[in-house]
Amino acid sequence: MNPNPKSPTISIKDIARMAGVSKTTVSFIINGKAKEHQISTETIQKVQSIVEQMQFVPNEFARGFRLKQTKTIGLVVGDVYNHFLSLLEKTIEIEARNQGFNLVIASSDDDPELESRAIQSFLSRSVDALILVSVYSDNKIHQQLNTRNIPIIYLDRVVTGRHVTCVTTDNYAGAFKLTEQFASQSCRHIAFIGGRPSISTSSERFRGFQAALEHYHLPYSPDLIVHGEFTVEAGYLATKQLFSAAHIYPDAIFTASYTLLEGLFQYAREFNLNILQRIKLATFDDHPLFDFLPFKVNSVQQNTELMGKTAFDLVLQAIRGNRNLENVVIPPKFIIRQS
Amino acid sequence: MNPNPKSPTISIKDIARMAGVSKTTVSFIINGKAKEHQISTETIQKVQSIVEQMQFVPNEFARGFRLKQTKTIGLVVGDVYNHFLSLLEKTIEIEARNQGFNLVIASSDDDPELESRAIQSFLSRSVDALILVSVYSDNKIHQQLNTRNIPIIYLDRVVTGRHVTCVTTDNYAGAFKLTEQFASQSCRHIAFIGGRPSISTSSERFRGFQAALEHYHLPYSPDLIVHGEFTVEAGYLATKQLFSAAHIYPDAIFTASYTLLEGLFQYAREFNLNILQRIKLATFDDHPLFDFLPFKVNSVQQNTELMGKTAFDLVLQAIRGNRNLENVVIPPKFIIRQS
DNA sequence: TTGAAAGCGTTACCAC
DNA sequence: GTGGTAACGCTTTCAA
Repeated sequence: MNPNPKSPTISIKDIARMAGVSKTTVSFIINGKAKEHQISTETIQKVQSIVEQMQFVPNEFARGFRLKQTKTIGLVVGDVYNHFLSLLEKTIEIEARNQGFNLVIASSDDDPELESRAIQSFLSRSVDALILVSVYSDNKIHQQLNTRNIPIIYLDRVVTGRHVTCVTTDNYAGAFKLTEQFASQSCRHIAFIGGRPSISTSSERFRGFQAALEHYHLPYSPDLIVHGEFTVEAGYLATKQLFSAAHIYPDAIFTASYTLLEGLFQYAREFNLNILQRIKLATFDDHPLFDFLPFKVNSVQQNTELMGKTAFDLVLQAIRGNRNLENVVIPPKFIIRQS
Repeated sequence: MNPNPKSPTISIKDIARMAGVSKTTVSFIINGKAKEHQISTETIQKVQSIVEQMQFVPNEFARGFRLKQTKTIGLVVGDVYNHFLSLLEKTIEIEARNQGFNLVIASSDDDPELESRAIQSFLSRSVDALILVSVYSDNKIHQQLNTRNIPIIYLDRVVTGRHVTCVTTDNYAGAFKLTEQFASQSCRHIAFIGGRPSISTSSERFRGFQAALEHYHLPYSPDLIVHGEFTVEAGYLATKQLFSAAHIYPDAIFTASYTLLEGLFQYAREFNLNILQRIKLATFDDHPLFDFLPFKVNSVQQNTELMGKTAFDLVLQAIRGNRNLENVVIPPKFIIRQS
């Protein structure tokens, strides 16, 4: 780093002056419109050699300003503490980069206020589109903030409203299948630990869970249903509640996210680790380390690659003006570690 | 989303016209320079009510263009697959947001080419500063790319060069301590699985490891040292090599990152899970699930919060013109699960 | 085949 | 106290 912070940045104007041609000409050449404007080969050569020599890189920022597109998209996620969201974010970032976009991120911790602020910040910086793992269940706030009508794609969680586009995992099916698995293991008292009920990933998973109970004629005990947040702490507290307040002792527990399961583990370690030996476990979200735990956890692994790619693909289409995009539901993968 | 993508965005000019005052005046009021320029209360009121009513939000993008600062910083990390880097990224993002900055990210997968491209992309979009978890061991390439002399803070890994500023964990001490722990457990044949040797986090950890061996008069067997990449695959292969090629059977293994340890686990599962019962394990990077594994892993947890905050703090200082920043070395936390 | 000029939305300098 | 005007670096339209 030079101790002297100032440093002259060269521009098209400079190149033009050095080459003895106009800014327009240089601009044409740089943007590959030389042929189109039938610019002479020698001019092209001359300009290009100077560009080369000066290591000139056009100021994308100024260009974006002029073109009203920043080649940047904004992503708001809940919390990358969950491995699933890390991977999702990474996929999107790679996809974006491959298409010449930059990704700017914000984590909301599922706080509506933080989410709104992040969106506002992105919008005021003119991102070309937004991908939201939103904590809101409808798009009212987003419509209100989004005065410039920038494309929004909802990811992971369903958000209702007119003309919304969502990319989600088939949460209902995933939860059904996992619960079904419990049924086939002759479990009868299955507990459910969910996240915030207003979020579709929680409610849909609960719906799938309930449907499976019903289908297999298993008892439904409100005592064994706990809802909270999608956090480790909430998972801990929910487990505590399950084992202190419930009249029935569960023989299986379904957690609606990785974080909730980790919370359950924490409680188990602290108070009574061997509950985990007796109780069957299933969860949404997978983690590589599950393979090495002493208790077998069945899980639903969301297809982060496909989700990320699909979402970005829709973003691209939306940017190109196509606003009639269909929702996409992506099938998850089941990882059965005990059957 | 409105089916009609166009939507007029209002500007200071419009506000000025509506209020019957000049753009200058509006600008002053919006930027809180009303008092400074002694603008009359009624003008302020009038302008403010229109701003309110129109929900006018100044175009940060245009402002950034004019001011030559985007209030955006770029972060390049290796791979958020490692929980540690996820957390680091999150801390930085939050810190950035609190200070009114946006964070744009790219993952390089420790590919020099990808890293260079990401940096170039960020630079051409005029980020105000860069935070790099770089795969390069000196800053030559960065200096070359960084023609505008934008502040760069190196994170996690030491990069050499003139006037570089690095924020790192005390890798030497961490590795020494972990190895020391092995010594106190009467291990004698300690294996080391490292990442890319040119990266300081690998070499420093190796140095600490070696120093501890020496200090405790433990044998050093080249057979038990394997270097590769900081990836799960590399960890897998390294473990394989350890157990197929080595003449000595290790009684302890030190992995230089979470990913390497996961690779070791994979190998163990595939071929001979019970090696893990007999062999003591220690690793850099912690993961919450380590607490629930059947084999006890000692670990060094890097202080992501402090690292992220420190790095961002230095960024802020650098942006303000202070280019004489000291390197910061942050002590890690030891998590001893078996002693 | 090349160039001049206007304009994007904002800020800053200098008049009035 | 308020307003005109130029400028940031780029693209684009139109003219030559």
